[in-house]
Amino acid sequence: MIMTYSVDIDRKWQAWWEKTGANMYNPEDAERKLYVLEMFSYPSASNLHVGHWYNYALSDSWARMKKMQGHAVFQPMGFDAFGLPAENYAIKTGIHPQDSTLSNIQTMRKQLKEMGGMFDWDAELATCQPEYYRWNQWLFLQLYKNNLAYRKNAPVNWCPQCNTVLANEQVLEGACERCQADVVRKNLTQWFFKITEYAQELLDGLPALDWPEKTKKIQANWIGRSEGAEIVFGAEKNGLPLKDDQGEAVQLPVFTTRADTLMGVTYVVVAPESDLCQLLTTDEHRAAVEAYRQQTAKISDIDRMSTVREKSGVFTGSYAIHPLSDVRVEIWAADYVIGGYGTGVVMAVPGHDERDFEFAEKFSLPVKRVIRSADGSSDDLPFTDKGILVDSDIFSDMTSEEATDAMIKQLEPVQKGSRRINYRLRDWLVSRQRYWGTPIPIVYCGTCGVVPVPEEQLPVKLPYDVEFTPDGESPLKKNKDFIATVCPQCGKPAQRDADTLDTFVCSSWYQFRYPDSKNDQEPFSKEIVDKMCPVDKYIGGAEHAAMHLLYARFVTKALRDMGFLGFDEPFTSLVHQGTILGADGQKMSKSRGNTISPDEYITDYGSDVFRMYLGFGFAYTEGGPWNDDGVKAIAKFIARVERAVAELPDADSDVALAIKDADKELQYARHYAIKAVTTDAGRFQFNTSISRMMELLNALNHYTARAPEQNTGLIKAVVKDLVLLIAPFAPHFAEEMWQQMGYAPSIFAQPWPVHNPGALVREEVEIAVQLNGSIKYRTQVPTDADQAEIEKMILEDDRTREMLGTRSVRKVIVVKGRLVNIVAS
RNA sequence: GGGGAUGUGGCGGAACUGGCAGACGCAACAGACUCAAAAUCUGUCGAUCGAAAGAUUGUAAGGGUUCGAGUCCCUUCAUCCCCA
Repeated sequence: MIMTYSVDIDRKWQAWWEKTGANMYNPEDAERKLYVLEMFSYPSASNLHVGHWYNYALSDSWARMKKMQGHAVFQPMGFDAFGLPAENYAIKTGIHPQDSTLSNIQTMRKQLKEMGGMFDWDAELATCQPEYYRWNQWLFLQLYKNNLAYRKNAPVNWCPQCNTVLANEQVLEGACERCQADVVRKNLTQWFFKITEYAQELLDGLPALDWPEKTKKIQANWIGRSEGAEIVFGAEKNGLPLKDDQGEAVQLPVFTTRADTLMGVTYVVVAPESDLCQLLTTDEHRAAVEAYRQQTAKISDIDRMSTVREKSGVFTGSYAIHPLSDVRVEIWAADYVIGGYGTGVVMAVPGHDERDFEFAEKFSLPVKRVIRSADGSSDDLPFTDKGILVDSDIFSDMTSEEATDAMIKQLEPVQKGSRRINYRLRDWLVSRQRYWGTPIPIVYCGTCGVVPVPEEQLPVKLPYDVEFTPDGESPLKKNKDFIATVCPQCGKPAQRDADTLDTFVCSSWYQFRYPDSKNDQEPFSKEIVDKMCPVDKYIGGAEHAAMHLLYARFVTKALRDMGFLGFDEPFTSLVHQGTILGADGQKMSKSRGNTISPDEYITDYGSDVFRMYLGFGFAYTEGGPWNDDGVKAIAKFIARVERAVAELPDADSDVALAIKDADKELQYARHYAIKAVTTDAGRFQFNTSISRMMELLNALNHYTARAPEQNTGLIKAVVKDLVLLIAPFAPHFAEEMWQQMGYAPSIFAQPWPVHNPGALVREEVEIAVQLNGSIKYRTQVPTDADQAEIEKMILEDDRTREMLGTRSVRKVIVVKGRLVNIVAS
C-alpha cells in the first residue's frame, strides 16, 4: 500500500491551524454561534487513551461538519483537575498533587493538539487553578446566602484501620480498598446543597430536553417523585409521651403511598442509624439496639433495600400511638428502613406489604387484613393491590381511593396527616474530607459561629505545604497556618473549614466559564453567557447521567433564580458516546492489562486514520470491545482517495456539465453520498457515514474503469465532493488533498456540499413481488407509476400468472418503490 | 432486590415511521498480475439441499398481532449499565 499521508501531514496542518488561528471562535459571529462541548476530563498521568479519542475526536468531526455548514463553532477544552487520584498518587509517591496535575495537563494539552481537534485553546480552564476555584467558592457563598447551602449530620465511610474517611469508590464490597478492613458509617457535620428545593422543576424540565430517553429516565428515577400522605403517629416511651431535649412532645411522621391501609398498621419501623432511634430506645433495650446499629453500619444501602435478604431488626422498647385508633403498636429498629430517606420512619402494614409481611412473620408480629380484592380475584396476604377496605372501622367498604380521601379529611384538622409529595432525591452532600479540592469558604468563630468568608477575600487559597500521610486527620486540618484565621466579623481568632468541595461542584458550572474564561471580576458576564449558552451539543459518557448532569441542571436553575443568567437548562442537546472495551470485552484497565494505546496506531498510520477507524468500526453510541481489524481498511481507503486525487484528469472545470446517460449512476452515487453523510453524521452515525463515502469511491472507480466516454468535469466534481465529505473525519488529510487539488486552504472554510434531489430520481425502480408475504421475483417499474398502475402491471406479468397457478387473488398490497404483496388462496 | 438497555453471518456492524435482512468493511476462498511473495485489482461469500436454475430456512428461545415482524405485544434465557 502506497500512502503518503502520515503524522508529518498531521504536523504540517496542526502548525498551519495554530498559526492562522483557524480554530478560534470569533465573538463577532455570535449570531451563528454553535457551542459544542465535550465533557472535560481528569488529567491523568498516562497519554490519551482510546476513550478520550473516541469522545473528543469524533465529536470534533461533528463540530467540523457544522462549521462547514456555516455555524460559528465554539469548542473549548479544559481539565477537571481536582480529585482523589492525584491525592492517592501523592500518598504513594510523595509527588505533590499540584505538581503532578500541572505536568499531566501539559502532556494532555499537547496530545489533544496532536489529535487535530478544533479546540479554542484561548478558552482553556483547569479547575485546580485559583482563578477558577475562587468562583466555586463564590458559588458556594451565593447558595449559602440564598439558603441553598446548609450544614447537617451525615454518615461518611470510615475505615477504622487507616483512621480516615473514604470516598464511595474507595469502598469495595464493604471493605477499605487499601487495607481491606471493614468500613463503617460514621456521622459528621457536613455541607449540603439544597437540590431538593428544585426537585419538581428538575423533573418537569426533562421532557423538553433533546437528551437520550434513557438518560432522562435515569434522572426521573433519581428524582423519584411519589404522591402519598404524611401521617403522624404519637410516641410513648416507658409509658409516658416521649419528649425531646426541649421538652416538646415527639411525633413520628411517616410517608406512605398507601394511606388506605392505615387501619392495618401493626407496628412502626425506624431506621437504626437515625437520631430518632436513639431517642426512642429504652434503657432496657439500649444494648441490643446499639449492637444492631453497629451491625447495620456495615451493610450497604443497596443490600438493605433488597427484598430477598433475610429481614433483621430489634424492638426499641417504645410504642407508637395510632392517629386514628389510638392503639399502641411496637416500634422496631430495622435496616430495611433507611435514614435520610423520607422521614426515616415507616408504618408497617404486614397484611398489604411484602417486606412488612416477611418481617412480621419472622418476629411474630400481628398481621391484619384491611383490604380485600375489589373483583373477587385471589387476595391472599400479603395482598398489595388496591381494593375494598374491611375491618377498618368507619372506613370499611370504601374503595382504597375513597378511604385515602376520608382518612386524610379526618386527620388534617388535627394536624395528624396531609397529602404529601415525596422525592427520592436527597440533598447534595458537598463536603469532602480531602486535600485536593476547593477549600470551603467558611470560618468558625467562637463568638459569631458560622461566618462566610467575604467575597472580596476570595479565593481562599489551598495551601501547598501539607502532609499527606493518612493518620485520621484530613491534610488541611493539620496545616495550622491554613486553619488558624481571624473572624471576618469580629476579628477574633477563628478556624477555617478543613473540608473541600466535591469536584462535581467544579463541573456543575464550567460550561458557563469557558465563554468568559479570563474574567477576574465575576465568574462570567451575564451578557456573554446569555449569548453563548446554553450549550448546543454536549457530548460525554453515560456514567454521568445522574449526578453530574443533574447537579449542573440544579446549579443553572439556582444561578438563574439569583439573577446571574437568563435561561433554564445548561445543555440543550446531549449525546453519550459508547464505551470502548478491551479486546476481552472487559472495561479497559491497567490492572487487567487490556488497555490499548492509540499512540502506536498514530505513529504508524497518522491520527486521521485512527480517528476515522474509531468512527467506522463502532456504533458511536454503543461502543464495544476493541478490535483493530478495520484499521488497515481505513488506511487502504485513505490511500485510494489519495490515488483518486493524484490520478485526477486534467479538466478545465470541476463542475459536472452535460450529464449523459452513462454518467447518471455516478451522479446518483455522488448525491446519494452527500445526502446520507449529511444526515447520518448529523445524528452521530459515523460508521454509516464513512460507509457511504466508501460506496462513492467504489462507484467512481467503477466509472473510471468502465465508462465508455469519461466526463472529466464530473470526475473532478466527484473527487472534490468526496474530499469535502471526508474533511471532518480526516481533517489533516483533507487539507492536504485540498491543497494538492490546487485549492487554497483551509478546506474548513468551504461550504459543505448540498445534494441535488433531481440527481436522486431514477426513471425505474426495482420492487419485490411477494405471494402471501414471501418474495417470488423482482422487477423494474417506472418510478412515477401510481399504485393502480403498478398493481395492473404486476398482475399482468407472466411471472405472476405462473406463481399464482390455480390460486385466486384476494387482495393486492402495493407499497410504492418497495414491493407488491399479492394475497391469494 | 429494584430500574434501564441490548441480543442480527466466522467478526465489527447496516436496515427510514411495520415493507426486498445482512449495506459498508474485516476475515476466508477463487482468479488476474508476479519467478515467488507482499501490495493491488476482479469475483464468491448466512445456513441446508442442488451441477445449476432454484427451493427451503434464517435476526437469542417460544408464542401472539398483521397482507407483511429484526422492528409492535406477551413469556423465557443470556449479557451489560445504573442504584448518591
